[in-house]
Amino acid sequence: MHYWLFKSEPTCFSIDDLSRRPQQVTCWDGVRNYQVRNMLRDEIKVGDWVFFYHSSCNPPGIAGIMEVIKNGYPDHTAWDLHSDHYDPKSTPENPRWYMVDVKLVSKFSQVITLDQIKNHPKLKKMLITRKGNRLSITPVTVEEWTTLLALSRI
DNA sequence: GCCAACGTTGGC
DNA sequence: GCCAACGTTGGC
Repeated sequence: MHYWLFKSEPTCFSIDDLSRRPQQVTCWDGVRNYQVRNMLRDEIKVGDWVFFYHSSCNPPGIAGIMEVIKNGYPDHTAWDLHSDHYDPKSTPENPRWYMVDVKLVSKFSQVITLDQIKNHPKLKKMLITRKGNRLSITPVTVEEWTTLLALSRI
């Protein structure tokens, strides 16, 4: 059992978009970074818990919780010519990119803002607070998870 | 819209 | 395999 944080720009895909999906499920496609690909393929497993983080918006922060419901499998948008994430170097025979499926568990009544996270003694070391951190998926520790859950109920 | 950070690309 | 140039991310 592991904990993660997935970033998404809400103008692209928000937690409300997820809540409107059938079964409130989506495949987390479009990752085109090797470090993150490796996490999706090898480390992120069914039953893991995920924070849904809104980036490049005002305010950036954690909007809710998801659960992983399908282990890593090839990201088929990579071989879709019409996809924004098309990558000719990935093929069905030799897939380069992976994704998992996630399901919405809950949306927080209020976003836990990046500012709150940066100012919280137990959270200020989270990878998300580091300037220049460009990984769209990062691991979260148990302590960070429980601290954030408590904050979400305030 | 600026710009720092950093991953990727490609020439050598 | 080095490293400069380039592109992208994402907070501000």
